[in-house]
Amino acid sequence: MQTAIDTRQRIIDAAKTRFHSRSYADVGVKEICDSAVVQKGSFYHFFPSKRDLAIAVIEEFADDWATGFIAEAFDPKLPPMERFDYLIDAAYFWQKAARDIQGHLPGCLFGNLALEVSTQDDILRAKLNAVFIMAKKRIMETLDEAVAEGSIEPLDSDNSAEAMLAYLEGLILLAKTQNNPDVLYRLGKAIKSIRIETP
Amino acid sequence: MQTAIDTRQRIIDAAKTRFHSRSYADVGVKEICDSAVVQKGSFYHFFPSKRDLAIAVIEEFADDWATGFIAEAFDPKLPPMERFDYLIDAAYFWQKAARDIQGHLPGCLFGNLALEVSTQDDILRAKLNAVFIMAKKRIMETLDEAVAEGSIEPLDSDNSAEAMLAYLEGLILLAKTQNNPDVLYRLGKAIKSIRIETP
DNA sequence: AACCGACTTGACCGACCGGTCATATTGTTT
DNA sequence: AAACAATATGACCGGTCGGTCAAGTCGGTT
Repeated sequence: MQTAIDTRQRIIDAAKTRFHSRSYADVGVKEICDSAVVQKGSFYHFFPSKRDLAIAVIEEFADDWATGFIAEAFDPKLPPMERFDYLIDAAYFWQKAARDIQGHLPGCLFGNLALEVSTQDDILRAKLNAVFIMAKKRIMETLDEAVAEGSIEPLDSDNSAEAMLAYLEGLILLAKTQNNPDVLYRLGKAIKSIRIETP
Repeated sequence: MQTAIDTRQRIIDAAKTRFHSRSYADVGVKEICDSAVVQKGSFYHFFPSKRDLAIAVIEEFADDWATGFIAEAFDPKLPPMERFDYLIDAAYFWQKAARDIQGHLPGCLFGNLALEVSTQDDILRAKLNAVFIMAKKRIMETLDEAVAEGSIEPLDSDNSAEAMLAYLEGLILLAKTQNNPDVLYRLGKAIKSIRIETP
C-alpha cells in the first residue's frame, strides 16, 4: 500500500501549519483529519494520540528548520558574525511572508508550543527544549568561530548563545503581539551586542 | 447585595491563577465557576463571554504587575541602571517561587497569552500589546534617566527599551521551557548590554 | 406593601472534544 | 490462491465545551 506513508505525512503537514498558525489546543483531531482527507480511524492507526502527533510535528519542523533557513543563515562561507544578520533577515522575511498570506504573524512554532504546553506536558516540554538546545549549539559554534577568528573578544559562548536565542524568541514574541514583523527589523541588529562575559 | 462585586472578583481570581499556570484554552468556564463557587448563570451575568473574562484578567494582572514588582524594581530612589538588576531579580524569585509551589514554572501571563491568542483574537492581542507598551515605557524612562545622569552613553531609548523587554520575555520563555528559573540568573545581567544606537 | 433591578440557581442546549472499534479493503508474502 | 499484516472506513462513545434560560431570591426604593 503506497499511500500509507503518504497518509501519515498528510496528517503531519495539515497539523504543522495549523498548530503553527493557531495553537495546539485550538486545532482538533477532526479538523486535521478533514483537511488531510483521512478518517479518524486512520489517524489513530498512525498516532496513538494527539499528543504523539504533536511530537512528530515538532520533530519534523525542527528538521525543516535545521536544514532550512537556519542552515542557510549559518552558512560556513559567511564571516561568523555576519551570519546573525542573515538569521534575523530570514526570520523577518519568514514572518512577514506568513503574515501577508494568513493575515496574522504566526511566530515561532517552538516558542508558541513551549509556552502553551510546558506546564502541562513534560515530555513535550523536553522535546521543545531539545530543539532550543540544538539552536543554541548552532549559535555557540558560530560565536566560537568568531572568537577564534578574532572578530569578537572572547566570551562565555555557551551562555551568550543562549542569551541570543532568548532575544530572538523575545523579538518574535513581540512581533507576534504587534502582528508586525518590523520589530525584527528594528531591533534585530542588537542581537550581536548581547554578551555574557567569560566567568 | 454586597456579594456581587465579590463574586466577580472571585471569578477573576480563580481565572487569573489558572490562565497563568495552564493556558486560556485549557481552563474551562465550568472549572473556573466550581473553583470560585459560582454558578454558570452568575458567571454569564458578570461576563458576556469567556473572552471578556480574559480581558478582565489581563487588565487586573497588568495592574498587579505595575503596582507590584515592577513598581518595586523601578524604584526611583535606585540608580537607574541598577533597577534592571532588581527587575531581573524580581522575575527570578517570582518564577522560582511559583515553580517551587506548583511544580512548573508558569512564565509570564502576558507572554503566554500573547502567543496563544494573538493569531485568533485581535482585541485580546491589542490588550496584551498595550501591556507591553506600558512596560516598554517604564524601561524607556529609566534609560532616559540613565542617559541624563551620564551613567550610559546616549542611545535610541525607545527601541532599546523594547529590545530589553523582548530579551526579558525571551528569557522567561526559555526558563519555562527548561522549567528552571536559573536561566534568569545566568543570563539576566546581559539585559543591560542591549543597545540600539540612536539613529 | 408593592415593585424593581441586581444577583443567583441549576437544568439545559447543540456542538464538539479526543478516542475506540468492528468491519472492510488493500498490497505483499508464501 | 490462500493467508496475513498494513491500512482504511465510518459509526460510535462518554464527556466536556461555551453559552442560554426561565425561574427564583434578595436588598433597596417608592
